[in-house]
Amino acid sequence: MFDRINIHSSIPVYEQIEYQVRIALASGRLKAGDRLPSINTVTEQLGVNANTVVRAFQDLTYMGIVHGRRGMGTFILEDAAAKCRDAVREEIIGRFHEIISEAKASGMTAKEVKTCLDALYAAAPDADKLEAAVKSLIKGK
Amino acid sequence: MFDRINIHSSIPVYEQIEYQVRIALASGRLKAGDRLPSINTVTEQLGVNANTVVRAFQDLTYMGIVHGRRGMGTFILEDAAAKCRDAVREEIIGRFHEIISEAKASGMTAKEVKTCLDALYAAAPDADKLEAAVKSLIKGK
Amino acid sequence: MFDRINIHSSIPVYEQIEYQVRIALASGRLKAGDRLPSINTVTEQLGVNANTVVRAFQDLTYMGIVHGRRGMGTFILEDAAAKCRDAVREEIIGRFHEIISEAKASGMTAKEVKTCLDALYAAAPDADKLEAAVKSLIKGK
Amino acid sequence: MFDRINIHSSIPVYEQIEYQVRIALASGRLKAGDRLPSINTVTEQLGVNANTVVRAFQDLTYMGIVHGRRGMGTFILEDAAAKCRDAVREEIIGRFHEIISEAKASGMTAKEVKTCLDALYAAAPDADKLEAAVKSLIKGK
DNA sequence: GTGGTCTAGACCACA
DNA sequence: GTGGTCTAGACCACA
Repeated sequence: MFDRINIHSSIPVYEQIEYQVRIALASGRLKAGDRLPSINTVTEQLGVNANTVVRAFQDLTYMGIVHGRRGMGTFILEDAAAKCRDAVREEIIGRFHEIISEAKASGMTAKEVKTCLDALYAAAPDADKLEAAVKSLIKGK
Repeated sequence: MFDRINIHSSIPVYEQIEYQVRIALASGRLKAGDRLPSINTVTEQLGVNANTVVRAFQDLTYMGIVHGRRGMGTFILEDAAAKCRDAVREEIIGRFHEIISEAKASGMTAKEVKTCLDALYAAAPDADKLEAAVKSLIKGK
Repeated sequence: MFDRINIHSSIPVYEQIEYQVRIALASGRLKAGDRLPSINTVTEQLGVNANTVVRAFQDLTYMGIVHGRRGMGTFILEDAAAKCRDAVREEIIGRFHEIISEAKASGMTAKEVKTCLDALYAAAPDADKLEAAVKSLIKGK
Repeated sequence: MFDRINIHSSIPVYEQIEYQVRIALASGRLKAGDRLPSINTVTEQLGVNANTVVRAFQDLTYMGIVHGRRGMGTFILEDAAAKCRDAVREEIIGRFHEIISEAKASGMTAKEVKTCLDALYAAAPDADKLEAAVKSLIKGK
């Protein structure tokens, strides 16, 4: 679940953890009653300090998305998915907008942006294809 | 030049300033010999502390992109555009990839992502159209 | 490590800090993986503001010499020594040249400069001898 | 007289100007009654703002080394040389000491420092020889 | 006015 | 405790 987390980003790790849980909820990969991986598991998987994971789970608790049960784990609450779906989608659209605007500001033409998006979209699940697509986009400008 | 800067983002303000200068260089809006707006000007325009702007300009200096002259201003160096163009493009493509991957992970179908990108791309320069497009994308899912 | 730093020099304190770290690397006193003294420690030791030390460590980060880890400390990178050795040596030779030229310009004869260098070189590790050597050089001209 | 001034040094330009005048006095190239080059001349020669030169000449006035006569120029005072000789020599020796200490701290052996000083000292007046000497010192370590 | 250094001090992310 | 970002404000060098 935490594949996309980047320890070196300027976005705080705990924020990234929260976001990934919310994305998983929006997609249906997580649903009410599911148990999150334990703090220890996440800690080891990400190579960060336990406090960082604790902080993320606490925030999710404050958001009404999860609920910790001492000695048992952290569980998804009933209406968590509903809370996440719209919000996550809105955030993603906002970021799409932001980056398209930057792409244009950086001098990419409409055609280039389109080509780029198409290539990336098609290649997204396939790392090798992606590598090739990106390379050709950069060099072949 | 600093329209897109967001004081409340978790991305440091100085990093955003640097990025906007590099985007402007990649697009040709800034070129060798140009003077950046003074630290005071940027400070007032963004409502941040002067030190934050100083830090951004210093970083750009380390990158070999600008050069500050006491009493005169901060100027774009000779080969700054060359340094920026590919790097900025690569960063943008990287972020496109990241967010498309998140969009899929959040449960948006291929069709939805496409529609979203098309709508946003078309609407990007027009705030009102954008507002409408985003609304319809969120509600009409 | 920071014995030679002079708060009242017109050379910025942060630059002096950077230089001392690079000298220590060139000499082998610091090596890849070593931890620098913490920002707090250096701050207290030098009696300067923490921001000044932060600035020095940031610059060293830009140079690819160290790497800060939140909560853990600031560490020497793998190829830091290689980066420093030649550069530091070149800088020192440059300064030797500069000052020898000034010594001559100020009217010191070849013999005096030689004597001075010999005395200083021999006395360098011994503060008392040095004091005496310098005094005799100045008065006995 | 102002050959050795470096606009990009972190040592203030006005301080460098003052120092060069004092060196010239210590060496006898300037003596009581001599007229300094005009502020305009120095300004053009160095490519700096007139205020910077003014500041240097003012400082020299406060030190009792020169005396400006409106419309006539700036002149060396009677006992200026006496004031400079010891002070300049002491400063130079101090800097010799400083840099020898740094050379040792950076890992240069006694032999290397000696060789370096000898080569530089011999080559100082000859730019080409110097170039060669420095190169061989750096590479041939 | 314009860039640059520094202090004092707050608050945050991470261990 | 340790690194990192930011504010408010002083003072300096240079034009």
